[in-house]
Amino acid sequence: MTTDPLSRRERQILDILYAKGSATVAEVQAALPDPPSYSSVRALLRILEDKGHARHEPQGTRYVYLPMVPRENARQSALSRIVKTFFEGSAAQAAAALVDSGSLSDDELTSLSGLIDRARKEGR
Amino acid sequence: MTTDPLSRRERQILDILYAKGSATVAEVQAALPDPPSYSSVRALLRILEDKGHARHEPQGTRYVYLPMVPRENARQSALSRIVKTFFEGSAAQAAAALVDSGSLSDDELTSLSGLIDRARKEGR
DNA sequence: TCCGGCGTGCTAAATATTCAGCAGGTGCGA
DNA sequence: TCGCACCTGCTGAATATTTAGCACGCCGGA
Repeated sequence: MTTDPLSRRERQILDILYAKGSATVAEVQAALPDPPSYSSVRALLRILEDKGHARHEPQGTRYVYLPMVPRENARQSALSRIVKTFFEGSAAQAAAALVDSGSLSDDELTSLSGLIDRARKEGR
Repeated sequence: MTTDPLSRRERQILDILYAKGSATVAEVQAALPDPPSYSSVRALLRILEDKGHARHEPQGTRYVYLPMVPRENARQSALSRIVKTFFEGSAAQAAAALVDSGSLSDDELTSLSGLIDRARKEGR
């Protein structure tokens, strides 16, 4: 199940794993707001593993933690949550808000435009 | 502060308020997954009020709850969180993912395209 | 009028979350 | 080789969250 009710810290930590791709305990701790002790972070990570949201691999002498569900999937479900909650289910409105935010460069705008043209052709 | 560490239920409820615009206790309860008792929902709503995230207005004989920070702001900060967490800070990538999701109609694609053209002119 | 349904305020208990500590083990430089 | 720094596994306790209950008031229909 990808639709879990994660706790506050669990979500924060999972977000860090997604943002960084992977992270050691120390990195997670550093990235957390109001960082708790090293032990605490490890405990939380263990819980995330139990729930099936993360896994760890040995990297040299220590562990590196990674998200279980691929970033691609997580992206889509995060987006669809936002779309449903804040944009009345309209992905178009959400896309418009991103474009309007003004943070896209000229090149980005151009390539997005191309993407749209392609989508229009395929959609037919 | 708009960047609060809301608890799981608090977030769920606030999301409902944003999705619906406003809601009575009963509506919130109905929209919650694993709905707890009426009393519990009211307690949570009271906490959200204490924290400054929601307010209530009398509507006839009962209360209607509304979010405190305007939906517009909440949208932007929700989007920017997603962009930072899942798209390496690139709003363009996020917009592309929305377009690629295939949920946009032909008309929507066209109007989005227009929006981009305008942004490109202004950005110059 | 009086009763039942439905709403509120407030509170305390059950449960979940979050946290830090202790007891090793391992590698590396002095 | 010894000691230090750093990592892990595990556990119980502090804290926050989540829950339900009780007491009361208001309104409409029988």
